[in-house]
Amino acid sequence: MDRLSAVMNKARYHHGDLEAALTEAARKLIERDGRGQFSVAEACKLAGVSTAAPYRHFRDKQAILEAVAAHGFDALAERTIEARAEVQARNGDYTEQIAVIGKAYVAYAKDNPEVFRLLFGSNPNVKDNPEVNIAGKRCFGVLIETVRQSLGGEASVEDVHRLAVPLWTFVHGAASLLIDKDYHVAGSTIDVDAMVEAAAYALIKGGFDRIIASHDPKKAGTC
Amino acid sequence: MDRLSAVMNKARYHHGDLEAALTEAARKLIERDGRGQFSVAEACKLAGVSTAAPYRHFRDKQAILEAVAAHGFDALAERTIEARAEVQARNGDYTEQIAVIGKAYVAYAKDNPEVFRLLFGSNPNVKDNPEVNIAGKRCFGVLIETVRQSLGGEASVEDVHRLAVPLWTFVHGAASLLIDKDYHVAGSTIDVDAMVEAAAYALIKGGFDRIIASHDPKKAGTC
DNA sequence: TGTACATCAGTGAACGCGCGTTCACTGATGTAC
DNA sequence: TGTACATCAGTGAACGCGCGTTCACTGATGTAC
Repeated sequence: MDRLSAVMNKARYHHGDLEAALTEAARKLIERDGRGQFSVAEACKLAGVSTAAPYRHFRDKQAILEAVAAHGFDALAERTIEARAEVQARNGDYTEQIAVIGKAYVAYAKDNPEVFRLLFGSNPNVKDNPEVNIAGKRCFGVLIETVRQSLGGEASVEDVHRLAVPLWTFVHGAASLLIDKDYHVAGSTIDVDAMVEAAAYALIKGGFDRIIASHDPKKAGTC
Repeated sequence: MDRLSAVMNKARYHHGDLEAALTEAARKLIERDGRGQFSVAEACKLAGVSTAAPYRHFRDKQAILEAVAAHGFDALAERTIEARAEVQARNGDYTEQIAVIGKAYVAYAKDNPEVFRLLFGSNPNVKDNPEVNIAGKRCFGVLIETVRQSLGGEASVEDVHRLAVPLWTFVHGAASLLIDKDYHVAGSTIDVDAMVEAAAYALIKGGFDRIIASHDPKKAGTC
Protein backbone atom coordinates (compact mmCIF):
# COMPACT_ATOMS: atom_id res chain seq x y z
CA MET A 1 0.00 0.00 0.00
CA ASP A 2 2.77 2.46 0.92
CA ARG A 3 4.72 1.32 -2.08
CA LEU A 4 1.71 1.38 -4.38
CA SER A 5 0.60 4.84 -3.33
CA ALA A 6 4.14 6.06 -3.66
CA VAL A 7 4.26 4.80 -7.22
CA MET A 8 0.89 6.35 -8.01
CA ASN A 9 1.86 9.64 -6.45
CA LYS A 10 5.06 9.55 -8.39
CA ALA A 11 3.09 8.82 -11.53
CA ARG A 12 0.79 11.69 -10.76
CA TYR A 13 3.40 14.12 -9.65
CA HIS A 14 6.88 13.52 -10.95
CA HIS A 15 6.60 12.44 -14.49
CA GLY A 16 9.95 10.76 -14.79
CA ASP A 17 10.85 11.97 -18.25
CA LEU A 18 8.53 14.80 -19.10
CA GLU A 19 11.02 16.23 -21.56
CA ALA A 20 10.84 13.14 -23.75
CA ALA A 21 7.09 12.85 -23.27
CA LEU A 22 6.51 16.45 -24.34
CA THR A 23 8.80 16.11 -27.34
CA GLU A 24 6.87 13.04 -28.46
CA ALA A 25 3.53 14.75 -27.82
CA ALA A 26 4.70 17.73 -29.85
CA ARG A 27 5.83 15.49 -32.68
CA LYS A 28 2.44 13.77 -32.75
CA LEU A 29 0.53 17.05 -32.75
CA ILE A 30 2.74 18.63 -35.41
CA GLU A 31 2.19 15.60 -37.59
CA ARG A 32 -1.55 15.75 -36.98
CA ASP A 33 -2.24 19.49 -37.32
CA GLY A 34 0.82 20.95 -38.98
CA ARG A 35 3.58 22.93 -37.38
CA GLY A 36 1.67 26.17 -37.76
CA GLN A 37 -1.18 24.87 -35.63
CA PHE A 38 1.00 23.43 -32.91
CA SER A 39 0.38 24.88 -29.45
CA VAL A 40 2.15 24.28 -26.16
CA ALA A 41 -1.19 23.97 -24.39
CA GLU A 42 -2.28 21.04 -26.53
CA ALA A 43 1.02 19.26 -26.04
CA CYS A 44 0.53 19.65 -22.28
CA LYS A 45 -2.94 18.18 -22.50
CA LEU A 46 -1.63 15.22 -24.48
CA ALA A 47 1.20 14.66 -21.99
CA GLY A 48 -1.20 15.08 -19.06
CA VAL A 49 0.50 18.01 -17.35
CA SER A 50 -0.36 21.64 -16.67
CA THR A 51 0.51 24.34 -19.17
CA ALA A 52 3.30 25.62 -16.95
CA ALA A 53 5.14 22.30 -16.69
CA PRO A 54 7.07 22.48 -20.00
CA TYR A 55 8.97 25.55 -18.80
CA ARG A 56 10.89 23.39 -16.33
CA HIS A 57 12.42 21.60 -19.34
CA PHE A 58 12.24 23.97 -22.29
CA ARG A 59 13.20 27.61 -22.67
CA ASP A 60 10.10 28.34 -24.74
CA LYS A 61 7.88 26.97 -27.49
CA GLN A 62 10.65 27.26 -30.07
CA ALA A 63 12.87 25.00 -27.98
CA ILE A 64 10.23 22.27 -28.12
CA LEU A 65 10.14 22.54 -31.91
CA GLU A 66 13.93 22.30 -31.97
CA ALA A 67 13.83 19.10 -29.93
CA VAL A 68 11.33 17.61 -32.36
CA ALA A 69 13.52 18.65 -35.29
CA ALA A 70 16.67 17.13 -33.79
CA HIS A 71 14.85 13.84 -33.31
CA GLY A 72 13.45 14.11 -36.82
CA PHE A 73 16.88 14.42 -38.40
CA ASP A 74 18.09 11.46 -36.34
CA ALA A 75 15.14 9.38 -37.52
CA LEU A 76 15.71 10.38 -41.15
CA ALA A 77 19.43 9.53 -40.95
CA GLU A 78 18.60 6.19 -39.37
CA ARG A 79 16.18 5.29 -42.16
CA THR A 80 18.64 6.07 -44.92
CA ILE A 81 21.41 4.14 -43.15
CA GLU A 82 19.16 1.14 -42.69
CA ALA A 83 18.07 1.19 -46.32
CA ARG A 84 21.67 1.40 -47.48
CA ALA A 85 22.72 -1.43 -45.18
CA GLU A 86 20.22 -3.75 -46.82
CA VAL A 87 21.68 -3.08 -50.23
CA GLN A 88 25.23 -3.36 -48.90
CA ALA A 89 24.38 -6.81 -47.53
CA ARG A 90 23.26 -7.92 -50.99
CA ASN A 91 25.89 -6.40 -53.24
CA GLY A 92 28.42 -3.63 -53.59
CA ASP A 93 26.69 -1.51 -56.21
CA TYR A 94 27.08 2.08 -55.08
CA THR A 95 24.55 3.45 -57.54
CA GLU A 96 21.94 1.16 -56.06
CA GLN A 97 22.93 2.32 -52.59
CA ILE A 98 22.50 5.94 -53.63
CA ALA A 99 19.13 5.22 -55.22
CA VAL A 100 17.88 3.44 -52.12
CA ILE A 101 18.98 6.31 -49.89
CA GLY A 102 16.87 8.59 -52.07
CA LYS A 103 13.86 6.32 -51.84
CA ALA A 104 14.21 6.12 -48.06
CA TYR A 105 14.34 9.94 -47.95
CA VAL A 106 11.09 10.18 -49.92
CA ALA A 107 9.50 7.46 -47.79
CA TYR A 108 10.37 9.34 -44.62
CA ALA A 109 8.80 12.51 -46.02
CA LYS A 110 5.70 10.57 -46.98
CA ASP A 111 5.37 9.03 -43.52
CA ASN A 112 6.17 12.25 -41.63
CA PRO A 113 5.24 15.13 -43.92
CA GLU A 114 4.85 17.78 -41.25
CA VAL A 115 8.09 16.94 -39.47
CA PHE A 116 9.79 16.86 -42.88
CA ARG A 117 8.53 20.42 -43.45
CA LEU A 118 9.80 21.38 -40.01
CA LEU A 119 13.25 19.99 -40.86
CA PHE A 120 13.68 21.62 -44.25
CA GLY A 121 11.25 24.50 -44.39
CA SER A 122 11.74 27.78 -42.64
CA ASN A 123 9.85 30.17 -40.40
CA PRO A 124 10.43 29.51 -37.60
CA ASN A 125 13.93 28.55 -38.48
CA VAL A 126 14.74 25.60 -36.34
CA LYS A 127 18.05 25.01 -38.11
CA ASP A 128 19.81 27.83 -36.27
CA ASN A 129 19.86 25.60 -33.21
CA PRO A 130 23.32 23.95 -32.99
CA GLU A 131 21.99 20.50 -32.11
CA VAL A 132 19.54 20.57 -35.00
CA ASN A 133 22.25 21.80 -37.32
CA ILE A 134 24.59 18.99 -36.33
CA ALA A 135 21.84 16.40 -36.75
CA GLY A 136 21.11 17.82 -40.20
CA LYS A 137 24.77 17.60 -41.23
CA ARG A 138 24.91 14.01 -40.02
CA CYS A 139 21.92 13.31 -42.22
CA PHE A 140 23.51 14.81 -45.30
CA GLY A 141 26.69 12.94 -44.40
CA VAL A 142 25.08 9.59 -45.16
CA LEU A 143 24.70 10.53 -48.82
CA ILE A 144 28.09 12.26 -48.94
CA GLU A 145 29.85 9.21 -47.60
CA THR A 146 28.17 6.90 -50.10
CA VAL A 147 28.89 9.18 -53.05
CA ARG A 148 32.53 9.44 -51.97
CA GLN A 149 32.85 5.67 -51.94
CA SER A 150 31.17 5.45 -55.34
CA LEU A 151 33.72 7.87 -56.80
CA GLY A 152 36.67 6.04 -55.31
CA GLY A 153 39.08 7.16 -52.63
CA GLU A 154 40.78 9.89 -54.65
CA ALA A 155 37.70 12.10 -55.15
CA SER A 156 37.94 15.62 -53.74
CA VAL A 157 35.30 17.18 -51.50
CA GLU A 158 34.26 19.34 -54.45
CA ASP A 159 33.85 16.34 -56.73
CA VAL A 160 31.76 14.56 -54.12
CA HIS A 161 29.54 17.60 -53.66
CA ARG A 162 29.22 18.11 -57.40
CA LEU A 163 27.41 14.82 -57.60
CA ALA A 164 25.80 14.58 -54.16
CA VAL A 165 24.11 17.99 -54.25
CA PRO A 166 22.15 17.37 -57.47
CA LEU A 167 21.15 13.92 -56.20
CA TRP A 168 19.84 15.48 -53.01
CA THR A 169 18.17 18.24 -55.00
CA PHE A 170 16.19 15.80 -57.11
CA VAL A 171 15.15 13.64 -54.22
CA HIS A 172 14.16 16.63 -52.13
CA GLY A 173 12.08 17.98 -54.99
CA ALA A 174 10.31 14.64 -55.31
CA ALA A 175 9.60 14.47 -51.58
CA SER A 176 8.34 18.06 -51.47
CA LEU A 177 6.07 17.87 -54.51
CA LEU A 178 4.72 14.55 -53.29
CA ILE A 179 3.76 15.58 -49.76
CA ASP A 180 2.50 19.00 -50.85
CA LYS A 181 0.24 17.26 -53.38
CA ASP A 182 1.70 19.38 -56.16
CA TYR A 183 1.97 16.43 -58.54
CA HIS A 184 -1.82 16.66 -58.69
CA VAL A 185 -1.56 19.44 -61.27
CA ALA A 186 0.19 16.99 -63.58
CA GLY A 187 -3.07 15.07 -63.54
CA SER A 188 -1.43 11.66 -64.04
CA THR A 189 -0.27 9.03 -61.58
CA ILE A 190 3.42 9.21 -60.81
CA ASP A 191 5.56 6.37 -59.50
CA VAL A 192 7.92 8.47 -57.43
CA ASP A 193 10.13 5.56 -56.39
CA ALA A 194 10.76 4.56 -59.98
CA MET A 195 11.41 8.16 -60.91
CA VAL A 196 13.92 8.65 -58.08
CA GLU A 197 15.76 5.50 -59.07
CA ALA A 198 15.83 6.50 -62.72
CA ALA A 199 17.01 10.02 -61.85
CA ALA A 200 19.80 8.63 -59.68
CA TYR A 201 21.07 6.57 -62.63
CA ALA A 202 20.64 9.48 -65.04
CA LEU A 203 22.44 11.96 -62.84
CA ILE A 204 25.28 9.56 -62.00
CA LYS A 205 25.76 7.95 -65.40
CA GLY A 206 24.11 10.42 -67.70
CA GLY A 207 27.13 12.64 -68.08
CA PHE A 208 26.18 15.00 -65.29
CA ASP A 209 29.73 15.47 -64.11
CA ARG A 210 30.98 16.29 -67.57
CA ILE A 211 28.34 18.93 -68.17
CA ILE A 212 28.42 20.66 -64.84
CA ALA A 213 32.22 20.69 -64.93
CA SER A 214 32.03 22.90 -68.01
CA HIS A 215 30.50 25.68 -65.97
CA ASP A 216 32.46 28.04 -63.80
CA PRO A 217 31.12 27.57 -60.28
CA LYS A 218 32.22 31.07 -59.36
CA LYS A 219 30.21 33.08 -61.86
CA ALA A 220 26.69 34.12 -60.88
CA GLY A 221 27.17 32.35 -57.58
CA THR A 222 23.91 31.80 -55.77
CA CYS A 223 23.58 30.59 -52.20
CA MET B 1 -12.61 73.49 -54.30
CA ASP B 2 -15.80 71.48 -54.73
CA ARG B 3 -14.03 69.24 -57.15
CA LEU B 4 -10.91 68.98 -55.04
CA SER B 5 -12.76 68.16 -51.86
CA ALA B 6 -14.85 65.64 -53.76
CA VAL B 7 -11.69 63.91 -54.95
CA MET B 8 -10.22 63.99 -51.46
CA ASN B 9 -13.39 62.65 -49.94
CA LYS B 10 -13.45 59.94 -52.52
CA ALA B 11 -9.86 59.16 -51.72
CA ARG B 12 -10.68 59.02 -48.04
CA TYR B 13 -13.91 57.12 -48.36
CA HIS B 14 -14.29 55.02 -51.46
CA HIS B 15 -11.02 53.40 -52.21
CA GLY B 16 -11.61 52.63 -55.87
CA ASP B 17 -10.01 49.20 -55.97
CA LEU B 18 -9.59 48.04 -52.43
CA GLU B 19 -9.61 44.42 -53.51
CA ALA B 20 -6.45 44.87 -55.56
CA ALA B 21 -4.88 47.10 -52.91
CA LEU B 22 -5.49 44.54 -50.17
CA THR B 23 -4.17 41.69 -52.29
CA GLU B 24 -1.00 43.64 -52.95
CA ALA B 25 -0.67 44.61 -49.29
CA ALA B 26 -1.10 40.96 -48.32
CA ARG B 27 1.55 39.90 -50.84
CA LYS B 28 3.99 42.43 -49.44
CA LEU B 29 3.37 41.38 -45.84
CA ILE B 30 3.57 37.67 -46.63
CA GLU B 31 6.88 38.28 -48.36
CA ARG B 32 8.12 40.33 -45.41
CA ASP B 33 6.97 38.21 -42.46
CA GLY B 34 6.07 34.83 -43.89
CA ARG B 35 2.64 33.43 -44.57
CA GLY B 36 2.35 32.16 -41.00
CA GLN B 37 2.70 35.65 -39.58
CA PHE B 38 0.31 37.31 -41.99
CA SER B 39 -2.66 39.01 -40.35
CA VAL B 40 -5.67 40.72 -41.86
CA ALA B 41 -5.28 43.63 -39.45
CA GLU B 42 -1.80 44.43 -40.70
CA ALA B 43 -2.90 44.27 -44.33
CA CYS B 44 -5.65 46.77 -43.45
CA LYS B 45 -3.15 49.09 -41.82
CA LEU B 46 -0.93 48.92 -44.91
CA ALA B 47 -3.88 49.60 -47.23
CA GLY B 48 -5.10 52.40 -44.96
CA VAL B 49 -8.55 51.03 -44.18
CA SER B 50 -10.34 49.75 -41.11
CA THR B 51 -10.15 46.08 -40.13
CA ALA B 52 -13.73 45.51 -41.24
CA ALA B 53 -13.26 46.79 -44.79
CA PRO B 54 -11.79 43.59 -46.32
CA TYR B 55 -15.00 41.68 -45.63
CA ARG B 56 -16.77 43.72 -48.34
CA HIS B 57 -14.42 42.08 -50.86
CA PHE B 58 -13.22 38.80 -49.37
CA ARG B 59 -15.11 35.94 -47.71
CA ASP B 60 -12.42 35.57 -45.05
CA LYS B 61 -8.68 35.59 -44.46
CA GLN B 62 -8.18 32.43 -46.50
CA ALA B 63 -9.75 34.13 -49.52
CA ILE B 64 -7.11 36.86 -49.35
CA LEU B 65 -4.37 34.23 -49.36
CA GLU B 66 -6.01 32.59 -52.36
CA ALA B 67 -6.01 35.88 -54.26
CA VAL B 68 -2.31 36.30 -53.53
CA ALA B 69 -1.64 32.73 -54.67
CA ALA B 70 -3.54 33.15 -57.94
CA HIS B 71 -1.51 36.26 -58.72
CA GLY B 72 1.64 34.43 -57.72
CA PHE B 73 1.05 31.61 -60.19
CA ASP B 74 0.32 34.15 -62.90
CA ALA B 75 3.57 35.97 -62.16
CA LEU B 76 5.55 32.72 -62.17
CA ALA B 77 4.02 31.64 -65.48
CA GLU B 78 4.80 35.02 -66.96
CA ARG B 79 8.44 34.83 -65.92
CA THR B 80 8.98 31.41 -67.43
CA ILE B 81 7.22 32.43 -70.66
CA GLU B 82 9.36 35.54 -70.93
CA ALA B 83 12.56 33.63 -70.30
CA ARG B 84 11.62 31.05 -72.94
CA ALA B 85 10.73 33.76 -75.46
CA GLU B 86 14.22 35.21 -75.19
CA VAL B 87 15.77 31.88 -76.08
CA GLN B 88 13.21 31.29 -78.83
CA ALA B 89 14.18 34.60 -80.38
CA ARG B 90 17.84 33.51 -80.49
CA ASN B 91 17.56 29.89 -81.62
CA GLY B 92 15.30 26.86 -81.69
CA ASP B 93 17.12 24.67 -79.18
CA TYR B 94 14.42 23.12 -77.04
CA THR B 95 16.84 21.87 -74.40
CA GLU B 96 18.03 25.41 -73.86
CA GLN B 97 14.42 26.57 -73.60
CA ILE B 98 13.73 23.93 -70.97
CA ALA B 99 16.83 24.86 -69.03
CA VAL B 100 15.95 28.55 -69.07
CA ILE B 101 12.42 27.81 -67.84
CA GLY B 102 14.00 26.01 -64.90
CA LYS B 103 16.31 28.90 -64.15
CA ALA B 104 13.40 31.34 -64.28
CA TYR B 105 11.50 29.12 -61.85
CA VAL B 106 14.38 29.18 -59.40
CA ALA B 107 14.81 32.93 -59.86
CA TYR B 108 11.15 33.52 -59.06
CA ALA B 109 11.46 31.44 -55.90
CA LYS B 110 14.56 33.39 -54.91
CA ASP B 111 12.84 36.74 -55.46
CA ASN B 112 9.55 35.72 -53.81
CA PRO B 113 10.38 32.94 -51.36
CA GLU B 114 7.33 33.31 -49.15
CA VAL B 115 4.85 33.50 -52.01
CA PHE B 116 6.62 30.51 -53.55
CA ARG B 117 6.01 28.60 -50.31
CA LEU B 118 2.39 29.72 -50.39
CA LEU B 119 2.04 28.39 -53.94
CA PHE B 120 3.61 24.99 -53.42
CA GLY B 121 3.54 24.29 -49.70
CA SER B 122 0.49 23.30 -47.77
CA ASN B 123 -1.40 24.31 -44.63
CA PRO B 124 -3.46 26.22 -45.32
CA ASN B 125 -4.03 24.60 -48.65
CA VAL B 126 -4.66 27.36 -51.08
CA LYS B 127 -4.63 24.99 -54.05
CA ASP B 128 -8.15 23.74 -53.38
CA ASN B 129 -9.42 27.04 -54.71
CA PRO B 130 -10.46 26.59 -58.37
CA GLU B 131 -8.88 29.81 -59.60
CA VAL B 132 -5.59 29.00 -57.89
CA ASN B 133 -5.72 25.47 -59.25
CA ILE B 134 -6.26 26.69 -62.80
CA ALA B 135 -3.44 29.22 -62.48
CA GLY B 136 -1.17 26.42 -61.23
CA LYS B 137 -2.04 24.19 -64.17
CA ARG B 138 -1.36 27.04 -66.58
CA CYS B 139 2.05 27.41 -64.93
CA PHE B 140 2.89 23.73 -65.33
CA GLY B 141 1.60 23.94 -68.89
CA VAL B 142 4.48 26.18 -69.94
CA LEU B 143 6.95 23.37 -69.28
CA ILE B 144 4.64 20.69 -70.68
CA GLU B 145 4.21 22.57 -73.92
CA THR B 146 7.95 23.07 -74.36
CA VAL B 147 8.75 19.44 -73.57
CA ARG B 148 6.11 18.30 -76.06
CA GLN B 149 7.69 20.40 -78.78
CA SER B 150 11.12 19.07 -77.88
CA LEU B 151 9.90 15.48 -78.29
CA GLY B 152 8.24 16.18 -81.60
CA GLY B 153 4.58 16.17 -82.50
CA GLU B 154 4.01 12.45 -82.12
CA ALA B 155 4.81 12.23 -78.38
CA SER B 156 2.01 10.97 -76.13
CA VAL B 157 0.85 12.75 -72.99
CA GLU B 158 2.54 10.01 -70.97
CA ASP B 159 5.83 10.47 -72.79
CA VAL B 160 5.71 14.21 -72.24
CA HIS B 161 5.01 13.77 -68.55
CA ARG B 162 7.70 11.13 -68.22
CA LEU B 163 10.25 13.79 -69.04
CA ALA B 164 8.55 16.96 -67.77
CA VAL B 165 7.84 15.66 -64.27
CA PRO B 166 11.47 14.81 -63.42
CA LEU B 167 12.58 18.14 -64.85
CA TRP B 168 10.08 19.96 -62.64
CA THR B 169 11.08 17.79 -59.70
CA PHE B 170 14.73 18.75 -59.96
CA VAL B 171 14.07 22.43 -60.42
CA HIS B 172 11.58 22.50 -57.58
CA GLY B 173 14.09 20.77 -55.30
CA ALA B 174 16.72 23.35 -56.20
CA ALA B 175 14.34 26.25 -55.55
CA SER B 176 13.20 24.78 -52.22
CA LEU B 177 16.62 23.94 -50.86
CA LEU B 178 17.89 27.34 -51.96
CA ILE B 179 15.23 29.50 -50.33
CA ASP B 180 15.07 27.35 -47.20
CA LYS B 181 18.83 27.75 -46.82
CA ASP B 182 19.23 23.99 -46.70
CA TYR B 183 22.25 24.03 -48.98
CA HIS B 184 24.06 25.56 -46.00
CA VAL B 185 24.57 22.09 -44.53
CA ALA B 186 26.61 21.21 -47.60
CA GLY B 187 29.03 23.88 -46.43
CA SER B 188 30.18 24.80 -49.93
CA THR B 189 29.02 27.43 -52.38
CA ILE B 190 26.61 26.13 -54.98
CA ASP B 191 25.95 27.65 -58.39
CA VAL B 192 22.30 26.71 -58.61
CA ASP B 193 21.81 28.08 -62.13
CA ALA B 194 24.68 26.01 -63.51
CA MET B 195 23.39 22.97 -61.67
CA VAL B 196 19.86 23.38 -63.04
CA GLU B 197 21.20 23.74 -66.56
CA ALA B 198 23.42 20.70 -66.18
CA ALA B 199 20.59 18.66 -64.70
CA ALA B 200 18.29 19.60 -67.56
CA TYR B 201 20.85 18.27 -70.05
CA ALA B 202 21.52 15.18 -67.96
CA LEU B 203 17.85 14.32 -67.53
CA ILE B 204 17.00 14.97 -71.18
CA LYS B 205 20.05 13.46 -72.82
CA GLY B 206 21.40 11.26 -70.07
CA GLY B 207 19.25 8.27 -70.92
CA PHE B 208 16.50 9.17 -68.48
CA ASP B 209 13.72 7.99 -70.75
CA ARG B 210 15.36 4.64 -71.34
CA ILE B 211 15.85 3.93 -67.65
CA ILE B 212 12.48 5.06 -66.38
CA ALA B 213 10.80 3.15 -69.20
CA SER B 214 12.20 -0.07 -67.77
CA HIS B 215 10.10 0.34 -64.64
CA ASP B 216 6.48 -0.56 -64.38
CA PRO B 217 4.66 2.67 -63.47
CA LYS B 218 1.81 0.68 -61.93
CA LYS B 219 3.70 -1.19 -59.21
CA ALA B 220 4.08 0.52 -55.83
CA GLY B 221 2.20 3.50 -57.20
CA THR B 222 2.72 6.61 -55.10
CA CYS B 223 0.74 9.76 -55.46
C1' DT C 1 16.38 3.49 11.11
C1' DG C 2 14.37 8.09 11.79
C1' DT C 3 14.19 12.97 11.28
C1' DA C 4 15.06 17.71 9.30
C1' DC C 5 15.70 20.05 5.42
C1' DA C 6 17.09 21.59 0.69
C1' DT C 7 15.78 20.76 -3.89
C1' DC C 8 12.99 20.68 -7.63
C1' DA C 9 9.23 19.07 -10.78
C1' DG C 10 4.99 19.80 -10.79
C1' DT C 11 0.06 22.74 -10.12
C1' DG C 12 -3.69 26.09 -10.98
C1' DA C 13 -4.87 30.53 -11.77
C1' DA C 14 -4.07 34.52 -14.05
C1' DC C 15 -1.88 38.00 -17.23
C1' DG C 16 -1.68 40.56 -21.49
C1' DC C 17 -1.91 40.20 -26.26
C1' DG C 18 -3.23 39.91 -31.01
C1' DC C 19 -6.24 37.84 -33.73
C1' DG C 20 -10.57 37.05 -37.13
C1' DT C 21 -14.91 38.50 -37.47
C1' DT C 22 -19.39 40.98 -36.61
C1' DC C 23 -22.32 44.85 -35.76
C1' DA C 24 -24.95 49.03 -36.31
C1' DC C 25 -23.66 53.02 -38.39
C1' DT C 26 -22.34 56.79 -41.86
C1' DG C 27 -21.70 59.22 -45.75
C1' DA C 28 -20.46 59.23 -50.74
C1' DT C 29 -22.21 57.75 -55.32
C1' DG C 30 -25.39 56.87 -59.08
C1' DT C 31 -30.01 57.05 -60.82
C1' DA C 32 -35.00 58.13 -61.57
C1' DC C 33 -37.96 61.75 -62.18
C1' DT D 1 -30.56 71.32 -63.53
C1' DG D 2 -32.32 69.96 -59.05
C1' DT D 3 -34.13 66.79 -55.75
C1' DA D 4 -35.26 62.27 -53.46
C1' DC D 5 -33.75 58.00 -52.68
C1' DA D 6 -31.60 53.33 -53.03
C1' DT D 7 -27.17 51.34 -52.92
C1' DC D 8 -23.02 50.19 -51.13
C1' DA D 9 -18.14 50.74 -49.58
C1' DG D 10 -16.42 52.26 -45.94
C1' DT D 11 -15.97 53.19 -40.25
C1' DG D 12 -15.13 52.39 -35.29
C1' DA D 13 -16.02 49.78 -31.55
C1' DA D 14 -16.54 45.52 -29.65
C1' DC D 15 -16.81 40.40 -29.25
C1' DG D 16 -14.90 35.96 -27.95
C1' DC D 17 -11.06 33.12 -28.33
C1' DG D 18 -6.75 30.78 -27.82
C1' DC D 19 -2.33 31.61 -27.13
C1' DG D 20 2.62 31.83 -24.63
C1' DT D 21 4.27 32.77 -20.47
C1' DT D 22 4.59 33.96 -15.40
C1' DC D 23 3.53 33.60 -10.59
C1' DA D 24 3.28 31.99 -5.92
C1' DC D 25 2.42 27.65 -4.40
C1' DT D 26 2.68 22.52 -3.11
C1' DG D 27 4.19 18.25 -2.23
C1' DA D 28 7.37 14.39 -3.51
C1' DT D 29 12.30 13.09 -3.54
C1' DG D 30 17.05 12.64 -2.03
C1' DT D 31 20.46 13.54 1.41
C1' DA D 32 22.95 14.73 5.80
C1' DC D 33 23.17 13.56 10.36
